[in-house]
Amino acid sequence: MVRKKPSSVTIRDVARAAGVSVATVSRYLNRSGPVSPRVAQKLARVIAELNYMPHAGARHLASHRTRAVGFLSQNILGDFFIPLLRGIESVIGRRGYTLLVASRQTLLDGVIGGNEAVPPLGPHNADGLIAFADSLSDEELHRLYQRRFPVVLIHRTPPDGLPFPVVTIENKAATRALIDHLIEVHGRKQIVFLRGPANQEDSYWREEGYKASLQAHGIEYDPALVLTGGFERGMAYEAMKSLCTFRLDFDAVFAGNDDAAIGVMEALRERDIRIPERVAVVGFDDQWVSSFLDPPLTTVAAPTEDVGRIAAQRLCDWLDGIPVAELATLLPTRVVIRRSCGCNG
Amino acid sequence: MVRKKPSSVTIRDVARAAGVSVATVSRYLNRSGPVSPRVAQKLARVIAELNYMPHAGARHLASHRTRAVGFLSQNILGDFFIPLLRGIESVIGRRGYTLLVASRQTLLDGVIGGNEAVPPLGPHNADGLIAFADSLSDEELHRLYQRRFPVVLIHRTPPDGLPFPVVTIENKAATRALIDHLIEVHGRKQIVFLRGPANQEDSYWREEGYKASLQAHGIEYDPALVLTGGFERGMAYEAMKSLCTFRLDFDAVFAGNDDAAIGVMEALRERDIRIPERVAVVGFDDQWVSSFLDPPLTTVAAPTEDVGRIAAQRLCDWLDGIPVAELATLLPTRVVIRRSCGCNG
DNA sequence: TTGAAAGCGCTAACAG
DNA sequence: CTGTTAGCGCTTTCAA
Repeated sequence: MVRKKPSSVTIRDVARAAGVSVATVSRYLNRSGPVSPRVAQKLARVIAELNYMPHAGARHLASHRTRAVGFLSQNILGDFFIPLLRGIESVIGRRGYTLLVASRQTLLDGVIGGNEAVPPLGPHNADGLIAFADSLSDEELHRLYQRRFPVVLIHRTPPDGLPFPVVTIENKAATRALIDHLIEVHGRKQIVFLRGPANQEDSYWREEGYKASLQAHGIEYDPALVLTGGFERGMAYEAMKSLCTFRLDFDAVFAGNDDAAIGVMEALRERDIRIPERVAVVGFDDQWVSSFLDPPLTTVAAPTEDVGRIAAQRLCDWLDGIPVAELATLLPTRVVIRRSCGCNG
Repeated sequence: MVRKKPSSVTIRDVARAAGVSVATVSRYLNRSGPVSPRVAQKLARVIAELNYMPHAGARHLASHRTRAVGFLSQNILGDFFIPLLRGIESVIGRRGYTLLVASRQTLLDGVIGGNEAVPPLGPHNADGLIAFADSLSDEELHRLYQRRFPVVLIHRTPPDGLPFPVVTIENKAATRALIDHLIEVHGRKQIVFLRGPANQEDSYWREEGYKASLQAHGIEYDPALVLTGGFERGMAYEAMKSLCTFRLDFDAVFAGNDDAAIGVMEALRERDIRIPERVAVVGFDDQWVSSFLDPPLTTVAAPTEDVGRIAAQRLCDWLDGIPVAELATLLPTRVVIRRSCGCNG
């Protein structure tokens, strides 16, 4: 049985060169058992000389852990993900894990071996998963739960009966306060709302907040003012642009998030509609560029980096056998008033 | 020898349930050999029923490939990385690979098992690497080269003699044109330059472009006008702020990149220095928010998403045994005139 | 404190 | 087209 012998240094080479058994080398590498100082010293030298690197796959196979965690999202568009990834990556790295990133959009396009049985991220190539918003269906979550696979959900709550840890942000109350501001302080009444992706909870709760505010002020809900902006600049731009072609009797836009707000501003500017004099524009997230927009954007500050950090902590705790502090974490948000709503003159 | 038998479905279970050998199952899974339609059909059903998922580690061990590629950077700060990652991820996913992301900043902070021999990314847990800018030292590149480990470099050229594929962008000529514009069109002469991280080539070439322009116009190079902005908003803000405390005789700032330009604008605004009337500000990258800044930023458009896409293509080609189209790819950039330089009134 | 040895789940010769 | 089987490199009992 001839087989191309991969010419790399294995644990056996190290053991031989150091005059010990592979078990000892393994113990040394993993600090999983006693090793005499003399042997340890020798091993350190030999490993350096040989430039030895353990084979990750072999470790995974033998130990049943990968020391990797996955991050899953429908897509990775927009600035939103930068603080999120930074938050995740910072704790994941510190705790000795590697981060795997996958977006489902790509996966659907792609071939992936044409085999449904080989998922990009999941048991067997990661020890756990952080899943953003609607990246995992209820059914997929059920399957993962059956396998007892560690998953932490962010910006989404699990189906009933699945006690996955969750990190979400307060959407409804903040949106309510934001729209209240538009109505009460600036007297706006025809407020366009650009909702996000259909299956996203953020989208749902922001719409609830929007409706609640209208209702509280006795403003009738006009379905024609509610469009789909997709939480994304391009789609928001198109939505606003087409709205403007047949109707201009609105005096404010809640863009759904800041990314979309930028698209909205672009569309309005093209038609020379002045912000905020003629139309007020507000967003959600408070991305770090939002204060630099022209005019600076009134929005809701969401602690996105914290979401990432906390989710990663929950997951690492779980994986490391530390009791997870809270099953559900709801992070507070707050309205940030700048100029796009009409404040500050 | 009692061992906690991981209760998961293996290829053997599938083989048994389908009444075939594991080899057949493997061939089916990998399309690595003929399988009769009948068997294939049965296998498909059995795999679904059993909810079977192959063990990635075992595959890696047996096949010597991981189907994963790593992305390495010093940090993941700023919007710059969004298009880059999107570009990379899109082709990587389509070609059946998984993306691993690691930043060295985290790694240095972290413990990583306290063992230098266990790298986060490299041979044995990825088939190849895309390394951004200064994330890999010359020496590390030499070691990887010795191991014949596939690496594609972006925004950095390899040390002499290491024929790694490279994707970079044109920095010097574009910077030169940008500064020329400031001088020739707007008559600016005291131009502050905020350089990036010390070991980054982008930083070096942009400085060269800056110098070349000054020299061509007979303006003396004033080292006191050259600060370190770190290609990053916060550092740029601090640098400008402190400069302003003891000297205000400059009439323009080349921020190094757009991220830094935002920090610069912030610092100038705090001192009520009008942009562009009193001080022109220009950047580099043309991040997608740059056109929304106040005033819209004059900058250099860099095809960041293309860089990611092309680098990923090169790497996947290499890994898949397809000859790499070009060893070195230099992508063009171009000046984008907006208002922060003083144009358009 | 150490070593021997049994797998972990899969791939890939090779023979049929 | 299919089955048999020898590892891949490592971890982890267990006995010494």
